[in-house]
Amino acid sequence: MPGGRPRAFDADNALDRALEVFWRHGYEGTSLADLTAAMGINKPSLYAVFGNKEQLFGKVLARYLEGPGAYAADALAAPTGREVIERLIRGAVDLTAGETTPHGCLCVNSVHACGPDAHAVRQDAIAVRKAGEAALRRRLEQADDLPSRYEPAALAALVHTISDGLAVQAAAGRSPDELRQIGELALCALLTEGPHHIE
Amino acid sequence: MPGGRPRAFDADNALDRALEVFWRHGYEGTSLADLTAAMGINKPSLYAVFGNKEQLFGKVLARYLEGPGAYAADALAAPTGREVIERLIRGAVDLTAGETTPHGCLCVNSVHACGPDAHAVRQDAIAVRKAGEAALRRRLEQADDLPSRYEPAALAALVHTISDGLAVQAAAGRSPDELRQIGELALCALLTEGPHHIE
DNA sequence: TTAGCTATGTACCGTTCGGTACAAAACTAG
DNA sequence: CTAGTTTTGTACCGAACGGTACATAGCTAA
Repeated sequence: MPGGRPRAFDADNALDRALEVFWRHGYEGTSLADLTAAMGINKPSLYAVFGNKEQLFGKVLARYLEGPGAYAADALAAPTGREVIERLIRGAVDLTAGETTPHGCLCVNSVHACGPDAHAVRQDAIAVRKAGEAALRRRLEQADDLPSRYEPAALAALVHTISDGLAVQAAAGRSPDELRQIGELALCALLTEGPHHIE
Repeated sequence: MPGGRPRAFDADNALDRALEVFWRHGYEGTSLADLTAAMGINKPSLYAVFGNKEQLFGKVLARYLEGPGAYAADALAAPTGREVIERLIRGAVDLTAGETTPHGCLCVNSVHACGPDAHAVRQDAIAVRKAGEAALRRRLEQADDLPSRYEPAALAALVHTISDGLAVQAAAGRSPDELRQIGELALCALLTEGPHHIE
């Protein structure tokens, strides 16, 4: 029934290419010319399939969360609170310092896209971040193995903050090895029990 | 001897206006029109006094470091290692969540300016960051009051990372109060001694 | 083959970008 | 007043931006 000329590219594959470019160069640093070149299509095709640049970024962000960023949601399924946090921090290191992927985190990058056209994109990224932290807080509320000095909400915010810091460090060019050391040290600081009373 | 028409604006004041705009909207998110409007001058005056956009940003970055960012260098003069770190973290919170200043950190923002024209600016920001962390490391090497699990270089990197995370949180709209709580909790995690052996 | 549909490639739109040429304006030195 | 110097305002430059009109190519259904 539909007929018509068949599409000459794979939409999912093109979306992955767009993800790569947005991740590496940021929302505002990526032009439509960059996108079409990387995706191997022309502008009319891009608009027909993905909408405008802003809408395309929305789809890229969703794909980022269910692809490279899926470690975060997966980590919440770990059996103990400590393991949840360990997997989050180590996952952040692996994601942001990956050898084959751009350094840094697409979501953290997007928070810093402050141009006049990027307002909606920024709000999207912030919403995603809020939702992620809320999920972590709910998970930590059900853990009983964490150092007693922590309130779940505050600990979730701190873990989120450290994860953000790792993304910045990666974006600033810190080597994967160094980043891994920082992550491990952060875990050590986070998960060490406070001083026991002697005797 | 020189003569000539007198300048109709104060260069230092104009630089502060430029700092405000760059801080709030980022390097790439700020246009020359934004700058001239905020500084109250026209483009030829801007170019005559500050050079092009990239050179202007360099001067803005220097002013940022010796103005709002001076807390970081000052903190190194604190008497103990713990106080150095406390002042750094609390200073980062105050800087990035200031009521009268833009949220976030100009230097962290600039690391995420990934457009084609922003390469030099990004390298400037990274150089500043490296120098700051090196100074912190040297200071921590001379402290003897820090938890024994820390190597100075690793601790300096972790403090830097947490400071970056706070800047991201501020840029993402976290309230000053929440940010303060996160900072205090980070200090608690960083500076708490490891478990003592019981008896 | 033909009609109808969708995707493709090209060529273009108006706007905004960073940057500059140029003349009028405002000062100092003589 | 005049000559020389520097800043100011305006008007403009070529390039790149996001986005689109339009004709053609390539398919399906009859």
